Amino acid sequence: MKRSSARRSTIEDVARKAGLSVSTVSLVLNNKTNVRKETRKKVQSVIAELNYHPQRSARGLATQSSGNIGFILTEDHFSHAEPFYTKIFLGSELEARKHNYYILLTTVASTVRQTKEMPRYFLERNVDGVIVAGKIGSSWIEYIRDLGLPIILIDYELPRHNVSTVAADNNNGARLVVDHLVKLGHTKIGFLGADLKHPSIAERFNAYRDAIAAHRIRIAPSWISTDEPNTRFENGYRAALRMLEGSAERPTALFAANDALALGCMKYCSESEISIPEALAVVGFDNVESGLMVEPRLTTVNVHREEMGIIAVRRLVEMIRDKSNVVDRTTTQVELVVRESCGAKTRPVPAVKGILASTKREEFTL
Amino acid sequence: MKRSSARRSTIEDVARKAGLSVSTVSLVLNNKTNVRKETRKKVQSVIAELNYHPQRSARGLATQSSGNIGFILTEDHFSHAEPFYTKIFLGSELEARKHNYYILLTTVASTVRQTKEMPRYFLERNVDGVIVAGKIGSSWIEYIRDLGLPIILIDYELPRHNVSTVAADNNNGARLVVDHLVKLGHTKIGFLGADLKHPSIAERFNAYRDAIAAHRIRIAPSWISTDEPNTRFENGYRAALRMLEGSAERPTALFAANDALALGCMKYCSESEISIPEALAVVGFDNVESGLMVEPRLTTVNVHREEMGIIAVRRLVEMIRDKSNVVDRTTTQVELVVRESCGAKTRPVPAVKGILASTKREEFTL
DNA sequence: AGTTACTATTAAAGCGCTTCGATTAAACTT
DNA sequence: AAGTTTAATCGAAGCGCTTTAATAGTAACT
Repeated sequence: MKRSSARRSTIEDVARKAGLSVSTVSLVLNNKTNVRKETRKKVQSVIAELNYHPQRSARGLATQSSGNIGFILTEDHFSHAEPFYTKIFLGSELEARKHNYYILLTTVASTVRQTKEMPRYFLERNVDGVIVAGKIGSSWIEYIRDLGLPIILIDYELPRHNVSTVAADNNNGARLVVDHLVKLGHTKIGFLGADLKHPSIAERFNAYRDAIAAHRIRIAPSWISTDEPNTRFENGYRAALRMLEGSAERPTALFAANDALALGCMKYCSESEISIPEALAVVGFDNVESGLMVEPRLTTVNVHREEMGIIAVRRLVEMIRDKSNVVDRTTTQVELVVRESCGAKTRPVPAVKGILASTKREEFTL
Repeated sequence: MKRSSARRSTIEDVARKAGLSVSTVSLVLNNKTNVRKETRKKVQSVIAELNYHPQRSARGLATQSSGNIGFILTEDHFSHAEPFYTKIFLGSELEARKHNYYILLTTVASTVRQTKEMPRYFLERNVDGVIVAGKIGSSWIEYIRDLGLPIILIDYELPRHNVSTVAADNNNGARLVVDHLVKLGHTKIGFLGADLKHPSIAERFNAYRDAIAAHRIRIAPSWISTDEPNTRFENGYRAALRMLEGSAERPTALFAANDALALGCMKYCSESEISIPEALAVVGFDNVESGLMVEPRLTTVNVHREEMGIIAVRRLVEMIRDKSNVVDRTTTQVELVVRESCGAKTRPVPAVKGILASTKREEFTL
């Protein structure tokens, strides 16, 4: 078996072969000024010839930076809301590569508060910035801030800690859903949510209420479920059970705060022979893949997940490079994806192409 | 805003404070021998006191190692067969942390052959070993080998390139499925597969055929579908359509090579009013979450995904540490998860906690 | 021609760790 | 008591880069 025989070439090899000093090669490597054009050319050609690539650790030591971005996800987010967050990660990874960063993905127990349990890379100076996706304790933010590391939140926010965030346009999404249901003739539209402490859920809920109000229709309190602790499939099932069993006046349509809840609800309905969409229209939020696999397919709101990941990295890289402290909140567009679970007559709509569909971005400086 | 004020402590700070030399501290850090017990204690206490953590880049430069493990996934695997591979990754990440490694997760286009498009970390000496999950071109293996890096494959193998692998026990899984279907009285059992070039699919198919043969029952050629290019939802739908439409003699049970195919098939059936399990029993493989969301819930074979990831990291770390070149093939256990899609009468089993609960993880209780 | 002002290049120091060979102290030989 | 081993510690070199300050070279201004 062949083990790496040829020693990997170093900056010195390049310098020697180019007949220049190591410093000059370094200048070229880092695109610094004050290098003659021909010199630069020469160096570049030698680099290509030797297939030279600067060694990360050496660079890291010299510049006191790692070239890594930490991507933190709580364990349950990753394993349960999987499809949602993996897509975000995918976007981030792609974008990070473009900027010559690596991503260290770590999952953490959502309960962790002690610094002892924080990822090692903080202590080992092995990340230059951090992206946190999903809900996380505020002590994390403080900890990371105190380390002097730039940080960005995705799909979450902590109003008191003003920190940059990237999130979907929940307001618009919820409004689109309600408008659509109203247009289909529904007047009894319920909400299937969960703990309103999660800002995204709260946003969707509030926008739902506002939209309903705008249409001047009534909501019976029993049509609203917001006391499930999570937004998982099981919670949707349970919430639906509580809301729909018994003979009380039922809603004719249900807007679920996310697809997992919606799917749980649908599962309950199919077991209880509540036919969807005839007896109950169901709409979700997130556009998760499983929404296509159930019968009927789930009407939902598409969220540009990769895009969120991409934007987060871009913002973070800016913050790292410029050491800027501009705090901003970016919202990514959403759009209604009408399928069968809401009862509209449709045929499949072509998927929206292009990861970077337009975005709104409000800025404010501290 | 507070930016990191206190300079992070270095090995020299520790040495000074302990009244020892840097070398001695390093010896303690690396658990080397020839350090007096009290000295070691002293150093350790100072380390704790200063909350000192060696800086990765410095270590990396000195030892010519990165402390990173590359985890390669083809893009379509990650975005489509998501739930499957993310769980594997999760296991790997957890285990890597225990061994003080970081994981660099990269997705690559499955078509990439050129070394130009290989992840940067190879060239930057930024990984000490590589895990590849899922199908990948053999040129990759050669490339990585030539770099002198240890490598492990998960859920794939390349017989000609003898390289260590971790895979589920596909043979046993397929046998369990067939046995179960036979026990339920089925004699017309079809196979819903895809390109047999994928070794896992091939294994499942062969084991299925052997098991059928062992029961001395017949298979009509039309009950076998192996010409779909992929094992995705759409392929399952399409394959089911081709196999089941028309009036030819139909199988009464279908074993799908994975859950995605099975779910696609179920979707087709529900649209075509072929009732499951009465008119057709369906069984999948992998135990993906969506299998719980459909109606009826999918009977499948559980694969210990986290465990596969864990084992891969363990093996890889050994290879890195010992520079050993032992090639081996680890198979992880599987077990049948009986739900409603196969027509057996069952009731839910309580969930088991803990990733390595060697097997019986099962559905949530409602 | 002399001073100034750049521009291009380089030598050398330093980043924080590991490791090898040297040194010293302690323990054992004969 | 002198010599020989062994155990514990340390000094210094080196890993491959970046960066600063110094130097040489050239053009521009008095």
